[in-house]
Amino acid sequence: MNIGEIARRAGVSRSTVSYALSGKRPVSEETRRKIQQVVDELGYRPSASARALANGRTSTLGLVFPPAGNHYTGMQLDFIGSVVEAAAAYDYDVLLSPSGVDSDRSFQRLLGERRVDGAILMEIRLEDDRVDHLAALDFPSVAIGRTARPEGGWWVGLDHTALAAACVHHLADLGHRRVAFVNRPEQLLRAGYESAHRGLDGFTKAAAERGLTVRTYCCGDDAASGQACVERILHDDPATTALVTLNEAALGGLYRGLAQAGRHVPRDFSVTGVVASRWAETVTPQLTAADVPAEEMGRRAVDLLVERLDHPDAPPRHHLLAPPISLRASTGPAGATPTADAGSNTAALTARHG
Amino acid sequence: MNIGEIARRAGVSRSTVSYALSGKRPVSEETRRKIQQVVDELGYRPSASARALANGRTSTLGLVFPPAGNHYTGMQLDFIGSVVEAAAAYDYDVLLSPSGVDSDRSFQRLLGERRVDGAILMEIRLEDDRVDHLAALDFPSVAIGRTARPEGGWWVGLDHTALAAACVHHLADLGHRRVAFVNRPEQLLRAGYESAHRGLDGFTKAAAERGLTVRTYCCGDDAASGQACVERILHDDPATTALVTLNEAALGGLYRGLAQAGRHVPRDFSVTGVVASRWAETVTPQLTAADVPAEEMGRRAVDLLVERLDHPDAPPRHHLLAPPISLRASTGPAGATPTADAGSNTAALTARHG
DNA sequence: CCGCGATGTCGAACCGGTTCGACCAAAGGA
DNA sequence: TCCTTTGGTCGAACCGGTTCGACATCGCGG
Repeated sequence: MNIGEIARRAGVSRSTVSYALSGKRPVSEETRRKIQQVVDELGYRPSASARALANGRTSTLGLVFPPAGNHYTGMQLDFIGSVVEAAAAYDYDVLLSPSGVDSDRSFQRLLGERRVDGAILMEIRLEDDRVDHLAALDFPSVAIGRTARPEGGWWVGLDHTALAAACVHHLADLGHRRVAFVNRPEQLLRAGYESAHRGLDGFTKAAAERGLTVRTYCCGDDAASGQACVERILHDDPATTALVTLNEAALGGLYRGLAQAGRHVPRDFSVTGVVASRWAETVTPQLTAADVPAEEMGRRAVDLLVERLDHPDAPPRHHLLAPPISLRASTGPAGATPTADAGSNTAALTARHG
Repeated sequence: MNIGEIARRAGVSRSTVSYALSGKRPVSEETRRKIQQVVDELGYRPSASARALANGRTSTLGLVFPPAGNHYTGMQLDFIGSVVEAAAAYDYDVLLSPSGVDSDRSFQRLLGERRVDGAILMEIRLEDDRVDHLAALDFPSVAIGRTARPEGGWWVGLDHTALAAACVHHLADLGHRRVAFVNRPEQLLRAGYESAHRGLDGFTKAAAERGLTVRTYCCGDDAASGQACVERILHDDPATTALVTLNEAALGGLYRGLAQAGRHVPRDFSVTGVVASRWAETVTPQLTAADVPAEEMGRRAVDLLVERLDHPDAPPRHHLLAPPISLRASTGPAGATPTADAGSNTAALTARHG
């Protein structure tokens, strides 16, 4: 079932078969039909390895994401799915590689052994040796996120600074004065994850601008941590009336913590943040949030990477996305006190939606 | 940077380099050191394509899952992650392939072009042409789930029948008499998805056994559908006091629908089902459910596949998992009427946890 | 002292494609 | 009529590894 066998049965040479199938040189109609018939009969498909070896391209993209020691978030799932589908549309396969850093065995396999034509990097850190390494090698890649110095690179990112700031302004506009920030886990912040840093940054600056009293917290990527985090928040400052979170996986726990503390959302306490819409819609009341457009990011990353592969000398391109806040039902005007009657607040909220 | 270059610089033949690196024939200590030095100096790594072509193995596993038209579930995410990690431990890469059926272009690429050594199939249907096709070809693969005739195959599955039945018995033991079943979307049921069918089956039989009055529903994989589904349930039979769900993605919507209908969980209404623990813990009250052991399934699937690859003549093996129900906080005794005082129920629930 | 096996190395073939240069026949132009 | 295109096909080289058989060298036992 190799090309030689096809050639033999069709009574032509191997090169003719190759040309008939690729169309890179003219082949007579008669010969082409004969070859096609044999191919169909035997269900022949050229070996990917042999083809990759011969023309130096694997038709495979690498998708590099950190190992799951830290749980995956829902956003990553949507993202992976859209990358795979977008790649399939360009006739590329997707190889998954669980690599946090440059020196990972898995990363070395991708690059050193030339298993992929290009790579998409997830979970970018401000100082990211993977990005630096690939840039130094001029290896075609697209980062999902920006390092500290994104100039001249290929990436698609979310403007976490602006998004977190938008959340702050939304809350400040509603009259909240004491606001908490729930970040990703501390280890990720320390590792320099972009979203954690820029989000914190945007939050802090915007809060200062609006003269808010704030506290910031790191929180594990699970419901139990979210619940514990709310307890800490309300213990540290019981007068807190709102929070902003980047932590999708903790969201359910945050809600639970608030409920157990007797704070009703959004009457007594407002919650907002940066979360993919499908997760924002899962909680009750639905979360008013900047919707992370995971599918779009995946699609765009693939588009960019394919463009870079097709035009090796194309100038660097990027997309910085800043989706607007979707008003749902988890934020409302700051009440006088948590125990005050909040009927008017609810009315205002309803009006805003109408 | 190919093996010939290494050979030249080390002053030996290409085959000697190959043997020095693979250790498949003795090489003198001196020669080995010289070669290793050159390799380290140049950072040489053998090309995966060339190696794959030469020895007929790609060191890559295919992970076949249906395209995301229907949203991915959280369980799939955990699953993908664990497969990738387990495969990495065996020095295999993972290639993602979004294929619903046999004839998908993507599926043909994997198989026909021999991009992978073996495959793991997700989202099995009772009649699954992918499974049949691979079995006919004797292509090394492991299915996540059982077809209608799983005998003689390699698979790791969840005993959905038993799990759904366990949910029914749990509710019946608590005194519930009118119970609804919330299945995956109708299109998946019609397509013959195993979990949807076996789960429905187990539910129906167990309910009959216990003499329960039941209704079964299909529900889209998102929160809005879940909410709508609860509305239908309570409209069709307002006396319903519990539901069993297989639909992880709809869970948040189910809770919201119940809350909006004024049913308090677990006082007025019990919810249980088959859901991965991290999602069961996200909702409030936390869901009493049979925890889908997604990570374990992924790991075991890889173990099985690697075993099959290493021992082509090994007899078929499988794992049928049936995790116990984890008691959390979403089920309680059926009250006399939804409006009756339920203090004693809550007490009983608390006691049970203690 | 000779023959033998073990050790170390090499050249060549092979895996299954792609592609280049050459060749031949038929068609078109001067 | 002869020369040049053009269309169609072939053989051979190449991509970068692995592996087989052969061969030289050495130490050893008989």
